[in-house]
Amino acid sequence: MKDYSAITKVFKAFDDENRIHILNALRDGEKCACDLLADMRISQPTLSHHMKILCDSGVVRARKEGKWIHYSINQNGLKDAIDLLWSFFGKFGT
Amino acid sequence: MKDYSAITKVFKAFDDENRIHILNALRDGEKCACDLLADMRISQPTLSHHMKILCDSGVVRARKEGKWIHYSINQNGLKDAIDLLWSFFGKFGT
DNA sequence: GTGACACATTGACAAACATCTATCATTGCT
DNA sequence: AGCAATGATAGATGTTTGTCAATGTGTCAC
Repeated sequence: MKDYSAITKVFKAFDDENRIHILNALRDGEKCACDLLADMRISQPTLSHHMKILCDSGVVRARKEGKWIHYSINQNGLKDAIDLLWSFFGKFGT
Repeated sequence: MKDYSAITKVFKAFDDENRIHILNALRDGEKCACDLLADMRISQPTLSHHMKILCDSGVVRARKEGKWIHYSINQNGLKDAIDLLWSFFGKFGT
């Protein structure tokens, strides 16, 4: 049986409603953790946990500036993720 | 916070390596459960469990014929899933 | 009907995961 | 140095999920 860990890693990064919400929020551009936390009902450590998963998946990048850490969509990482999904789904046509 | 359960349901259906393997196997066309089971290292009830998740997600359909149940990719269901993913990822451009 | 086969369902268990509280590390301000 | 603010880390807990053994359901052959 082949190794599908790469593709499942991408899916796992997106299978949580909080993480989808975060990605959606980052559409508007770079945001620090405190901004993201403001309109969510999770604790700060939980947010930190999700940001780590998103960064590890490659679709989000972190930029440190003083006390703050600014998160943003990593266009290259997201493109890689989409290409990966497409290479799989594309197999089925359409 | 919006309801992202629809999109996370799709991702959850695909975030297991066994399920990705099954989808890949169904590329060749319709297969019964016993065929799918043959080249996997899971028990029959476990396969049944995964098939239920895939069918519920709409990307796989089941056709009963005598003792056998033939599974196949549901093209319409898969298209819906891809459209859903695309409507989300498309937001980021590219 | 009896037995064999194909698959689903149930119940139990362990691993994975999201979440929280408490704490630590770093930075900036006074 | 002392303190407040930002965010990460560690440990504990409850829930979800993948898995299997046992059993149930429906079908076919005899």
